[in-house]
Amino acid sequence: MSWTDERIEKLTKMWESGSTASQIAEELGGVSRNAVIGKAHRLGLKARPSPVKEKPAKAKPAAPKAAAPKPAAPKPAAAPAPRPAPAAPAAARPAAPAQPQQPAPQSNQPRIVSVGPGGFLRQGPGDQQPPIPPAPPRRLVPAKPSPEIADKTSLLDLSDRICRWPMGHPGEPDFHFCGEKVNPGFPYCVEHCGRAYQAQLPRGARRPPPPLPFGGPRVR
DNA sequence: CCCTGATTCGC
DNA sequence: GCGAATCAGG
Repeated sequence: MSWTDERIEKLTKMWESGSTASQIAEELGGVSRNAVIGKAHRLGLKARPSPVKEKPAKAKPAAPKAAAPKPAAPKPAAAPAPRPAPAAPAAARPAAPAQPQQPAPQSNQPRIVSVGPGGFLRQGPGDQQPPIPPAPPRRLVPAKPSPEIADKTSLLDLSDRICRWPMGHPGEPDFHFCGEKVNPGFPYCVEHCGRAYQAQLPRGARRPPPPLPFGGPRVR
C-alpha cells in the first residue's frame, strides 16, 4: 500500500483527533502501526499527548536525559489546556474528545464515507460516535450447576452440623456427602457414627470389617 | 504480557 | 520515503 493523498488525509485526521496508531493502521488497512507512526512523524504530525505518561520535570532539575543538545526548541511542557488532550479514553476509545465535534453538522463537506471490506460504512474520525454502551452483563455459571447435584450435599455444603460421610467415590459425577443432621459432638450422623466408630470386638469374634469411607481399593 | 508512541536504520 | 525492529514507558 502506498500513501495516497486520501490515506494521508485520513491518517492526519485520525492522528490529530486522538486515535491511536493501531486504530489508524487498522482503519487504513494494509499498514502496520509502525508504518502509521513513521508516516505521521514524517508528515510532521508529531508529539501528540500519547498514553505514555509525560514526565513532569519537577522540583528536581535532574534531567539525565532531557539535557539539551538542542538549543533551539525547548519542549513546551505538558499543557493540558490546548486541544489534543484525550483525557478520558475510558468509555469511548475511538471517539475523539477534542473540541469541535459532537454536534457538528458540517455545513458543506459531503462527508467522506468509504466502504470497508465487509461492506460496512467507514467513519471519519470526526464522525465517530460511541453509540453502543458495552455492558454485556452475563453470568456464565448458573447458580445451580445442574439439577443432578442440586439436592446432593456437596463439599461446599458441609458444615459442623452436616454429616460428612462420603457417598460414592470422589471424582465421580454423583459423589456427595451424607448430609444428614449430625450426631451432636460427632462429624457424622448417628448411622454413620455407628459405621465410623466400631467397638473393638474380642479377638476371634471379628467379623469382616464394614466398608470404610472411600472403601479402600476401588472395586471394579 | 498487553498496550502506547519514538527512534533507528537498512532498504 | 518507507516501515520493521527496537526502544522506552504505562
